[in-house]
Amino acid sequence: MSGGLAGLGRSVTLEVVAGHAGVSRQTVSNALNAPGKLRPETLRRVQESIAALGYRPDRHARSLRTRAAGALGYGLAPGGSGGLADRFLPALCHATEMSGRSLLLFTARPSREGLVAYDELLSHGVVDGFVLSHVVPGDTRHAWLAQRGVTFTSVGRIWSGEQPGPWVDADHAAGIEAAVRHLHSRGHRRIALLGCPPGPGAAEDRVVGWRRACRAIGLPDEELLLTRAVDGIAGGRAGTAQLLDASPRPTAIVAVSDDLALGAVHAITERGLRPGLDVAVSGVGDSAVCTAVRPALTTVRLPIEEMARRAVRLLDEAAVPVLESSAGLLLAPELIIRDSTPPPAAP
Amino acid sequence: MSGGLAGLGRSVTLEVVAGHAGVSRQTVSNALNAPGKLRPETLRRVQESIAALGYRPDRHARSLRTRAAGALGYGLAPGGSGGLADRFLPALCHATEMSGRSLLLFTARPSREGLVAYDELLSHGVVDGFVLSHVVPGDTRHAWLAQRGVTFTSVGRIWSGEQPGPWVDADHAAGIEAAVRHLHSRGHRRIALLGCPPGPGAAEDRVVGWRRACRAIGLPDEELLLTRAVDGIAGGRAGTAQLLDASPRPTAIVAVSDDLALGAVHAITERGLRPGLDVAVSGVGDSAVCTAVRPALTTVRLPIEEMARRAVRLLDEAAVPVLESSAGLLLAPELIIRDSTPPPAAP
DNA sequence: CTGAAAGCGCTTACAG
DNA sequence: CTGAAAGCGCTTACAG
Repeated sequence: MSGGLAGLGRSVTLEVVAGHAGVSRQTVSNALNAPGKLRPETLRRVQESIAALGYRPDRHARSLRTRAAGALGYGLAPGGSGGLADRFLPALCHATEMSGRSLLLFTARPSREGLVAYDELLSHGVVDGFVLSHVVPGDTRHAWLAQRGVTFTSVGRIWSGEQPGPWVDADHAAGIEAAVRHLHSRGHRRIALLGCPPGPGAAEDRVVGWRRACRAIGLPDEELLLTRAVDGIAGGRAGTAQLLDASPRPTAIVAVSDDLALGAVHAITERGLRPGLDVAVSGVGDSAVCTAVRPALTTVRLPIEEMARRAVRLLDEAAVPVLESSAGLLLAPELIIRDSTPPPAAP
Repeated sequence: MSGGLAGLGRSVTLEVVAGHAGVSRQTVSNALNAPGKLRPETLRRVQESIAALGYRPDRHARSLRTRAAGALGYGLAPGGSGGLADRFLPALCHATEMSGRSLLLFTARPSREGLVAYDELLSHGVVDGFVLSHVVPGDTRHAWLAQRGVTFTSVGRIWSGEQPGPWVDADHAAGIEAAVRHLHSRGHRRIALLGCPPGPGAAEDRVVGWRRACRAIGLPDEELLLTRAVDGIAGGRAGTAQLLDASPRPTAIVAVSDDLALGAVHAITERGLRPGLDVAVSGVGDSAVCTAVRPALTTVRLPIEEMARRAVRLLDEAAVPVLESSAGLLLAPELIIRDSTPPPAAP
């Protein structure tokens, strides 16, 4: 434990403020927690004293009394979160503060072993709710928390059975749909999908979006070209190699992640073709690599900041412990059009 | 405020444990905080009760009594932290937990206005120390905190005058030196530097490292080629264009950031030259783009995780408020060699 | 609308 | 080594 504030006469307490304003402690407390109970003139006098003395209620005393921590917990996977943290955390932190609480960061895997960390925080009274992200299919955290009546919101879906508790997610299918429609409007007709191995999750929802868009646009079934690859640059490269073997070759490849899209760019280049010009490419995520690579990658940008904000708002609304209610919120991603998706080259 | 734990009979208090073990509350408290004061047999009995009942001391009650929050604060810039967060935060979080505290995230700019957030946290008693990062030259936070006797560590230096408080930093000069030596060992002799506009800071330290390495290696002064550009892909592209106009052309470009290096790759390509083969390139940061681009970028990887660990350790050691002591720790970066720095092409 | 009082759960001198 | 007591700073019924 550290030394804390060693400085000059530290604690300005309720008592001190009361003395300064010439009222009782109770009145000062009311000025803070129930201003309506005070006569306007008294209220003003107390507020002046508070300001003059720079009084801040001690959070621990308050929490001890009210039995509310006033803090939200967010579990970070030990290894890092794969680039998401950089947009998500500042937004989550800000949203939490706007709702009048603190954000406590802690280390916990999303897997079952991670639950002990959630349990600890709860039983020490350090937090009174959680924001969950990096949800894995079949995540056990939601049921565990809901069963204990703990407030929480999920950023991302479980993708299996009933999902306990409120959640926010990006409309992944709609994002891919936007990419397909964009390519179609640019004149592309053979729009292949570079997906991930089948299984419940956001990646599969993107495959659904592609199917839906192709059908809506009226692309004949024979044109539907789909390859699945393990997410990553290497996977994208291998998957694209297969797609490029098809004849006629697709003129556009819609990848379900930026890394897959990047792999596609490399595979296209290795064939002696020009990414963008000969084969258009789009990704998902709007990661830093999109603008680093040439041609700059068209991508589906997920509404990460908005998801963070909504997650906290849902938490506020779910003041009543949510046992069965399952309010979901689907947020539209945004298509960021860059150089990798021009009109197709004349044959 | 949220509902908190609504579940079954929540609070297992000291009192309950004492009753279960057949001792007084004081004894249970001692079992936790001063086990040496108990007879071994009593200690064991109490510990069994604690385990059986799943007792966890209420943090707020404890903090109220001990006047120590048991938490560290880390201020996040509202806009995001430019890719650093993804490696730094998990490491910082883990290190904080290992030292027995919690990590509180909050929103605050590194500038002077940000100080109110630090002040708030302190006066509410929410944290008893801070870890500072994203230090800007002439950062006011250090002096402000030191003056108040607040415990803190800085990740990164102020680069101006005396720096109050302990700090950790990467040895930026040494990192660039390693890059230059590596290129030299591969046969390069015209090793240009792509730096940032002059001014105190890590970027300038990298320029120093380049100079030092060139001198140590014995490169003649006429070979020293230096251009300065605003950090970013566009800046790197413009700066490299200048470097490539020199004759004879440099065979290698050492950039002081990955983004500058990336810009260099683009500029080289636009000249019809092959990055890596015709002109070698290295960066700093080991960001995601390094492996996304072809050729994969050789880069100086900063010891972010180690810096986080050390920062917390320094904080532990600085139990006594540091007013004038200024213990600095310089950590060696690691050169990651990839495809962008092969031997020079035969002329 | 205000004042005196109890109590949240813990730690820490202080006697035994 | 243990037990009874005070008190950290706050909130919240409860009388006036």
